[in-house]
Amino acid sequence: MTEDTPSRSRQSPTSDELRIWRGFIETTQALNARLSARLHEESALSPGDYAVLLALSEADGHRLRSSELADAVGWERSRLSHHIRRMEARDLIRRDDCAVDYRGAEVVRTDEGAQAFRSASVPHLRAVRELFVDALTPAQLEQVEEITVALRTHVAPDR
Amino acid sequence: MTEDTPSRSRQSPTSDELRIWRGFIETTQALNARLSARLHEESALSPGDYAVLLALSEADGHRLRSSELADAVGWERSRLSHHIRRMEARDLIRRDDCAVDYRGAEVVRTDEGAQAFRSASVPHLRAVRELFVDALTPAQLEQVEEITVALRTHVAPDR
DNA sequence: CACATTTGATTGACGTGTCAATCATGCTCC
DNA sequence: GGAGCATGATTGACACGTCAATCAAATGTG
Repeated sequence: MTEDTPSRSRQSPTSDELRIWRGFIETTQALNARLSARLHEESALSPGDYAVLLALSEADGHRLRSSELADAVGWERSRLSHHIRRMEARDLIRRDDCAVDYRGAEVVRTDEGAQAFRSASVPHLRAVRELFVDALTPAQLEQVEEITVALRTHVAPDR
Repeated sequence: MTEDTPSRSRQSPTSDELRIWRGFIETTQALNARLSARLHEESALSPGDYAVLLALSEADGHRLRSSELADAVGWERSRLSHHIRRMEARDLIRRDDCAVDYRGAEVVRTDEGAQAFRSASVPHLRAVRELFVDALTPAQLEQVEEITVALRTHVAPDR
């Protein structure tokens, strides 16, 4: 791929592009893994637990319909359903029947859930700062934003 | 950093930093999900299968000791062991006893595995180009490299 | 050589994720 | 109002991942 076809018609990445790509996924996966590990050490919450509790914390009355919660965390329904069941067993959330639509349930943060989220939040945010923000210069942080926007607009539309 | 403490002593990211962070993980996760989906549609291989077959393809004689393979794909031993068992059941790889050390096994790519990797490879690389490379300008690609290097050197050392 | 320790790898238990099937309530239209 | 479809959500089966425990071969030390 050093000097192949008119460059617009190539299908595979060049070896440079591929090296950058590999570095990119490996790094993001490692970063994710490190943050999950820290979260787990410091709070006994999984990333999933944290995401659910974060969404509930930002919601009105700390409660959401299942489908709204699924949208908020960006999960499929069934994934949320499984996770919610496990979290309910640990008293982090509770499911109330929804008065306006008896098909639906409302997911409510319990006091234990609120407490767990609060104690997880500070160390987690510190970890985000240490492992992500502090690794980059302010200019690089801006570049990250532009890059993620470019990727998202390019990835999301299709499907 | 709007006007808090001497800026070096802050612990949590600012809201700008947090917004960038959220965008970053959500985007990388979405990108991963899209690529996994494409891989699965086009080849019946999971990302794990692909990683293992890629490592074996790059190895001398298309065979590696379990521990070398684990290093190559960056997995824990037990994760590899589980995955290898599933892949062996589908005839994608085979485990040979290792002549020089009877504790260890050698993981060998089967013909079916080689074939599956080859047919997966082209569409996968095309997807990488479409979803990642083509979304970014050449300058942004270089920035990605600098950023991943910065993150990796900052993340890896500690553990 | 016998014993303990280290090392390569596997196993089991359990949390997590996906997909397809299912179930129950709500809705529409005759 | 009842048949049929749409919608909100759950379930079951199975793939994947982590952790701690285990196992067997290799190595070191008296």
